[in-house]
Amino acid sequence: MSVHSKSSSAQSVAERAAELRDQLHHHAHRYYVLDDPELPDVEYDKLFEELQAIEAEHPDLLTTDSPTQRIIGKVLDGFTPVRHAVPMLSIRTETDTEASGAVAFDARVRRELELDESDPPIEYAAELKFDGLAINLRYEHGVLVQAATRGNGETGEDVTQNIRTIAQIPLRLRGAELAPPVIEVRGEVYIRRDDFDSLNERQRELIAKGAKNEKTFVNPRNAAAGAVRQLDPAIAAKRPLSFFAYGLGAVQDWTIPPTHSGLVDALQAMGMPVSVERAVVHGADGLVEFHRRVGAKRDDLPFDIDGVVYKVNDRALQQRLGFVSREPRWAVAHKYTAQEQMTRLLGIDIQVGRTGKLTPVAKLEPVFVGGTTVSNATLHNQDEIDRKDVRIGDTVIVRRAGDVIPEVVGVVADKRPPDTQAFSIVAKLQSKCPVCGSEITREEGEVDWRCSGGLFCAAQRKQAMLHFASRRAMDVEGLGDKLVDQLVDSGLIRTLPELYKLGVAKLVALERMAEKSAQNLVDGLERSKKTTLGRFLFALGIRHVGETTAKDLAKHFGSLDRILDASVEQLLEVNDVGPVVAQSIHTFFAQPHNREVVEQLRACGITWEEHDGTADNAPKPLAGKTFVLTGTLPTLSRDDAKDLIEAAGGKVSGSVSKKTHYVVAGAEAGSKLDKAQELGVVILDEEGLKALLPP
DNA sequence: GATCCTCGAGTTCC
DNA sequence: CTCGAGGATC
Repeated sequence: MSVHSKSSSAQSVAERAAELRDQLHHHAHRYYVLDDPELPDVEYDKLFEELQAIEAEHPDLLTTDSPTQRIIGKVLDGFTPVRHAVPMLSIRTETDTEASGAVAFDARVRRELELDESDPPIEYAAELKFDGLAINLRYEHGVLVQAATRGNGETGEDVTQNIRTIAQIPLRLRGAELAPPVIEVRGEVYIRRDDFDSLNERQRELIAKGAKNEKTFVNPRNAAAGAVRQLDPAIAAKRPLSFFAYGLGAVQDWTIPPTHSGLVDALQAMGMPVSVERAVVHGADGLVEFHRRVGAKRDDLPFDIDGVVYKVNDRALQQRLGFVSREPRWAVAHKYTAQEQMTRLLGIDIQVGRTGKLTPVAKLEPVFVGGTTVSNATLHNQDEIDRKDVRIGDTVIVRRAGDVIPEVVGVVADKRPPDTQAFSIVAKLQSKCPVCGSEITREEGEVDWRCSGGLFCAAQRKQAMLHFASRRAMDVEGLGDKLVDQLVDSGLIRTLPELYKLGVAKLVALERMAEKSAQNLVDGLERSKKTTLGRFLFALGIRHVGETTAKDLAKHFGSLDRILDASVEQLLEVNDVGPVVAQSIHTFFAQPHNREVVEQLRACGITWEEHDGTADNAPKPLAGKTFVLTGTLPTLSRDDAKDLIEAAGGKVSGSVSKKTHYVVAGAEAGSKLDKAQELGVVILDEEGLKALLPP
């Protein structure tokens, strides 16, 4: 089926409605029955809402088979249909990025209950809206006898065998001897993000080994849905499913607690897993606060959520509010901004990095996703492009969750325009660097193509210069990427030493460069001349020599001249320097033009203190200790903390392992803190760190 | 030879 | 932050 563009003005409303119905039926089938959606959920929701809107405005266009009138879900062959004793209704969902949507809901509820301002705020149970699959669990005398999917709300599928494989779901309720004859527990089957990642990892391994019928999953929900509706329970059992209970179906001879929160507590007491992220709040303010709080920690939750759900807590009030058509008036779901969106791939640019690496970058039609507008996303390398079969003109799905860098997740296959071609970096570039025209090369066994132009290539010169001036290298204030572009493009600068020969007079000739900023740069360059050997070595940008290795080299050799003339064997004596790194350093300094650059820089007045190997006598209380920093400290910046620790003889590393002695944690510390707790590493705050440092 | 650990390098948006 | 790869360690 083809999916046409939104609506042409010539198209009648009736035609559009019919078209939407067809599309929604088609996508619902792909989604619910085949577990192989072509559209991201947001897109489906958009179509659904558009149809709803048309039908609300033109009731005569409402047909009985409209997807809005029936929650789609077809019983697959192999599963027995189950008629729900109490229908599984859906909650009205509002796509409302503002927390203030809660205010409108609260106002609606108060109006229905005919309350005025003098009445106290309404009590709500606030919960998460899980991104999984709704399930009804039927317990008779405390024993799980049947599990069914929601299906169309009236009739679902019997998936008892698969659900029984989920360890979190009790086969027998706690206190089963006191359990009522019938109690149906409703909740959501989902997959945790970490479980999802390892599942996909396993799938990839199977595919790599040649398994034909295996595939990786687009997102945790599809994987969960697929597992629950897997015909072979043995396969379902291998999928890492989890469960949260949040509601009730049919009951017999059981006194239902008077509040929703009380009900969830009761379910927990019976041994059902329930979410800890739930709260009883009061009035619109309480809802807004909950929405905000959950929104802030959304990315840190171990599972995906769509949004939050608000329910009037008091069951008596729920009954007074009743239902509109098939949705309860006493509950509403509010979705957060989507973390996945569809957009078009307008083109693929090739960037040249400092080492000459050619990186394909997707140019996207700007799209709002995960809180920001995204127009670029890296495609990493040719392998990645091939694996995803990304082509120019394709409609692609872009994901951005929290602070994570945007990525192209995949292509919407049936939206591919005709006559597209597989994208090839080599073909596009005709084997030439897009910046300098040099031949491009790829080493045996490597995935990256590189420009062979070296510093002849303007892109590499620019990147080399930026690296040289960067904060952890020479720390030249006032030299950013815009200025580097100008300096290189204008031909004013060809080599690094020429930077230090710039005068205010030459600089003011450039656009947007007046005397003041020119003087700033000259001052910045002047200040940068006093540096350390480690920084200077790092600034040169030798392959495989990063900040740490540069420092180790400086410490080991003590003077630049000893490094310049060091043999590969001598270099190998340095900590963490093996054959690859040693060769890289040796080759770098063997090249006459590199030696010349070094000499010229020294001639410009760049200085550092050299030592002959004798230790300085500053106190080193932290010698031999390894630290890891995480989160934001109250007063120290990351760099300051690092410098202080190193000055005291300690080491700062990026990841926590059992060799880590201390983890210094600040606000919003992430996974490293968890890891530290797991490994029992000592955790310090800023105060604790300062206490270890010499005065 | 395998496994763990660390370092280097690349990346987006505001 | 994350990936890949170089280096160290057993």
